[in-house]
Amino acid sequence: MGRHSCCYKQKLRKGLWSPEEDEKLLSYITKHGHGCWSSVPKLAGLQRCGKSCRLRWINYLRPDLKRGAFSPEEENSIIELHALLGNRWSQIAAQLPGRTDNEIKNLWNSSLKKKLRQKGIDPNTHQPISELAENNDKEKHAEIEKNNNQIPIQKSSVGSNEVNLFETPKDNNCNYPLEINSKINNNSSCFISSENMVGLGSSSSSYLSFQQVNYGINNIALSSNSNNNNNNNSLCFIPSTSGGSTSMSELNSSTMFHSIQNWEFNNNNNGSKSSNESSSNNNNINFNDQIQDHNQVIEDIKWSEYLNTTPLFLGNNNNDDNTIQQHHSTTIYSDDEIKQEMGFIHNSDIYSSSNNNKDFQRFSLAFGQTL
DNA sequence: AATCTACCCAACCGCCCTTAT
DNA sequence: GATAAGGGCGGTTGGGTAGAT
Repeated sequence: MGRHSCCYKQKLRKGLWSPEEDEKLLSYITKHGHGCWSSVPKLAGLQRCGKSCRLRWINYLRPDLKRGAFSPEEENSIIELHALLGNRWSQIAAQLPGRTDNEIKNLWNSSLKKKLRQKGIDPNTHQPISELAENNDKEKHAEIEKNNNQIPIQKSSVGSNEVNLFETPKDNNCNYPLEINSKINNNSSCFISSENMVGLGSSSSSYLSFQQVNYGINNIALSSNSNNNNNNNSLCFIPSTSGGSTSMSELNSSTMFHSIQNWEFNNNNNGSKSSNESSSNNNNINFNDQIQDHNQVIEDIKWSEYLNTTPLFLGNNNNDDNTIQQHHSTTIYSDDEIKQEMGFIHNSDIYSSSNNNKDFQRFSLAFGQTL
């Protein structure tokens, strides 16, 4: 659609607001409410577009704004929320009464990013910065940032659940979706919000499907490249600490994390898996059996076909789920014991403040030898 | 004192989503 | 269903300013 029609109108003021303009806008909205923003400037006697008035009200004139410097508690909240939500400033602002998304965004870009870097934490991934990453490769960081800011390219359904599909980043110089080795070496992470989880009947029993992690899945395929000559490349995920929410910044290289043990496809027709469905289902194909040579896999796998036809569910050995878990146990390894095995991830294994509060759950898929 | 630099932050831009027609 | 408009959001810009040289 492009620009608003009001923006084309001539003789509209731009730039900083004068006290007189503020007074006019404040007075008008206090008396009448804003109603339709496009009509506000005319009714309030302002030479501004409605959009500009709205922004001025929301970011500056609104009476419930807190103003002033952010407290350390607020800064910590923003850091934690950013680890959970990424650059979703409006959602972060919603958790901080009296603060605007613009204000938080500015704070993040001008101050918090720097503070995190000084602490050796990558502000994009909220992971410790490896030496290699620190030795810079701006392009890779830009790519990570871009990936973290990915937006869904389409909606799809898995079972009865609508999910977002993310486009796999493409490397123009390569047939593979992504040049992964750099990411491995960077120990970078891929974050996936719970909104992309596939609910399976209850909010506490959800599985991350292949479709939501196609970006990661492609990475894994490439990370299996034996050219790395490294058997430690794994897809890992960071488990919760005991109870409560876990700040990404609390996680460090000594963090225990689960290694992925088995690939497994669920080939049932509707793409969903009920919570009481036995995982000994013959439709399940052990992907390990298909992998003879990782290099060959890289050449042969047509991931897009799987994306279209085959949801992959990642599960765990959570005791609450006694059906699927029996056959897909995961094991906690220390970071020097990571094995090149793959498997399922269950949402109870991710850190979250509450199983019923999906907005605050987030997966962290990490690629590399250590975190 | 003058100039430069880095930083902050208010505001704008461009796009997306929703709603109305 | 197509189109237009409003509202919302995240990225970016550019003016102001504090601190350094």
